[in-house]
Amino acid sequence: MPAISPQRMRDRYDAILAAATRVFADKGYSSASITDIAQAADVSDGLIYKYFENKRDLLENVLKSFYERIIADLEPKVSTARGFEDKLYLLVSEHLQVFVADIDLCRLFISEVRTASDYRGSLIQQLNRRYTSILIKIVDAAIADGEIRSDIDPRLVRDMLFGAIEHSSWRHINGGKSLDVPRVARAMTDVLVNGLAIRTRRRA
Amino acid sequence: MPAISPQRMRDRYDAILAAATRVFADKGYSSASITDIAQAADVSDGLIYKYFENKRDLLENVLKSFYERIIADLEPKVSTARGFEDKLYLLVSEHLQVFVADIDLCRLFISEVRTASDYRGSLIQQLNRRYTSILIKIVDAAIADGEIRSDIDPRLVRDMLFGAIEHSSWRHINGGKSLDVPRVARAMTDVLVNGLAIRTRRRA
Amino acid sequence: MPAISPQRMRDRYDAILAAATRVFADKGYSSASITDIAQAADVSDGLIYKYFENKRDLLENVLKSFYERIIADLEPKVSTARGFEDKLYLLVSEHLQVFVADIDLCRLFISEVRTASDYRGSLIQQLNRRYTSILIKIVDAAIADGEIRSDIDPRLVRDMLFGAIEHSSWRHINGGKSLDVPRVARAMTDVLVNGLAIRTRRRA
Amino acid sequence: MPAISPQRMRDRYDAILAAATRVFADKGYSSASITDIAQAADVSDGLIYKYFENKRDLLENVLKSFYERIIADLEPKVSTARGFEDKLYLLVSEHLQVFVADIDLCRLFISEVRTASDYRGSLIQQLNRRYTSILIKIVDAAIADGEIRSDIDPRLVRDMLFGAIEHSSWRHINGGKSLDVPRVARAMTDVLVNGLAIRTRRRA
DNA sequence: AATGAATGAGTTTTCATTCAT
DNA sequence: AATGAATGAAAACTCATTCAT
Repeated sequence: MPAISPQRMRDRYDAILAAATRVFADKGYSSASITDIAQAADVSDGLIYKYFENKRDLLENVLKSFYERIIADLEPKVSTARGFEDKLYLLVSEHLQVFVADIDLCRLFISEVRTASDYRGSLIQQLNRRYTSILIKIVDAAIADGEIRSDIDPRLVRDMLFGAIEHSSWRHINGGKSLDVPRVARAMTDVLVNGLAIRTRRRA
Repeated sequence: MPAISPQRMRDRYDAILAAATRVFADKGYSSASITDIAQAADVSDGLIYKYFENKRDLLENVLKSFYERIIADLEPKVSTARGFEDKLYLLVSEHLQVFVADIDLCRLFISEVRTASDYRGSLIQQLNRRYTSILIKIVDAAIADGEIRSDIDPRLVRDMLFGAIEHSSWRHINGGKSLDVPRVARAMTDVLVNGLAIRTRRRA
Repeated sequence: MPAISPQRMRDRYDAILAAATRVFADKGYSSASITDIAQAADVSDGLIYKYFENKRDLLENVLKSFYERIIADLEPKVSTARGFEDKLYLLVSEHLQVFVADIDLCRLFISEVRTASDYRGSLIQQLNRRYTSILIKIVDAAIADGEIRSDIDPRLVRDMLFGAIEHSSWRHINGGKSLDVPRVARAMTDVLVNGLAIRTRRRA
Repeated sequence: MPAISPQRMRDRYDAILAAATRVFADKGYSSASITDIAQAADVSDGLIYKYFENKRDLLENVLKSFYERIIADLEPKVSTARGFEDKLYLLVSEHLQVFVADIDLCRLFISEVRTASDYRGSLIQQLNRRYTSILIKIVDAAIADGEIRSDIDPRLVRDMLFGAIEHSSWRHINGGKSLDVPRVARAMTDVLVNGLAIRTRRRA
């Protein structure tokens, strides 16, 4: 016989998480105070500690829900595409889109989590792995299908792609210009698939 | 008639900067306290403010000196290589080396500066530009020499490369395994130059 | 469902204000530390910032409550007196009394507030105006009633009176002798009303 | 055989004192730093401690020299005037002039010295006494000459006058309007000499 | 269950004063 | 004699977390 209904608890949790997402994205982890979040969630400071262990735990759950959301978005889309290049293009453009739409959450992830000493083995790392494994699978399949060279380490492709997306996003954010997602996604995919070199009758 | 020799002052400055470099790299910017740094430099808290305006200024000088060091290392080396691929390989392997050797400083830069709201137009951004412009020049020259496709935006190459390096480094750091610099550099260069696709008699 | 009753909050506020009044009066604004005040109020340092914005705000509230107290005391008393000289005498003796009783608070006001650059237009200046306007009204009424010369600027009277009271108080405080309030009030009133000059066949 | 000539020492002392006068008047005692003063005097921080015991001592000497200057100005002028009212007018207008010209030094005196706990018996108090005794003598002489009532305590006159001048000055400073010295001096003198009351058939 | 008052450790920064050079 | 580097003790203020109500 809980004094509060499970639904009400769920709502509270969600409200706090949503508020924390907004506040962290807005101010960054260390500048955001529990009071800020409590006010944004229209809840008392103390209640936050009933739902989350501490400030750090709250951050991790914010990022967890973010990951779950983007994974849920990405997986079905990628499975609709056919062929390596199409899948790749789709993944790149979707990921760029996420960066563009949620730059502050991405910034949060980069500055506060990936760099943290306790990242390794954490829930967040697992989610990150799950997210990036979508690409790994695409590459593995392409190798199996003979679409791409077999001497490639899929993890290298992953690093190049996500790194490229991340850097391109920063550049646009810091440069203040909006990013033309389809064009950049096309160019990135193209360089990755075909390389930079001009090759006439190569391996003829 | 200075009460202290200019050399002594220089030493103090250097000692504080070195201590700050260590402490910041170790704990991150916000977790490092001035007292930590002062103790590491074997100096009083107050003295730090004689040499640096404030904590932020200290951080910026730490990164500035880091950049100056890696730029001074990289520029002459790159100029010795001949041809696009060689230059690229050299840059990649050098940059990977820096990441491997100074991962904590790189982490510091990524988490505390590139994500900061006042990054744009800052001294650090300028140094970052100067550093990355080394690659831009290599790409521009390769296009001019007809070595690579002319429909490429050099900035995209830059983003892909530095992003790739950064992510590869993270992976190895977080995975706890040491990174085989020459091998990874070779693979990255290769993918970038030749692409992933198997192309027989392409554009024959 | 407040975690603390409004009465308790009021008590805390009052306790802090009372402690601050004591400590500021005792040591002066800049020599008093927040820790001193917190200890005097038997409260943690941090709590003070829940009730007051900062140290300056605390000072202003100390002086505000002081003013409110003396205004509340003075206004009804003055309204009971009849005629210019009686009202004047009453105001002088009451004001002297305040100075004698609360010399340290008066000192605080003089040294820390009236001399501050942000005094003009401040709440404290408004309270000071309200306080001194009691005298202005007395003088205006006396002019209207033909009791005193009409070529007098009431503000001059105010300055002379409050200045005189202030200086007399200092003298006694610094001289270490207690001040005979009725005697001094009588003498001051007399000089102000009748002047210093010997006037023969006055009102003959 | 001093390593520095007495004249040079005197110059240094004067330079530091002049610099301190400017800086204290400008920023107030606690906001002024020794470094500020040293720089204004074009001297090292350490040297100040060769000429003055500490910051407080420096302040006291600043005020001492100020007093000596205004006493030296006032005494001869007052001795030229004849008759109580003329002497009084002259003293009032001179003192008002000092306040107007050196308001920041007056403010410094009021906020930092007169209110200090160690004021009593200090050198500054002695100088203040000497300064105000000029007025006491005028009043004593006027009583002796039968010009004014003999039932007057000269110290009360002094308090009224200096208090009045001080308050009038504040009002103008804080009100932002310049003070018409001769007019205000005339009005003050007049009220003090003749009182506020309307006296019919006076000296008929 | 929910509150928000209360804590107190921890932070950066300032500056009068000293003293080795 | 003169310097100014060095000290280190404050001081104001913040905030995650707890717990009495």
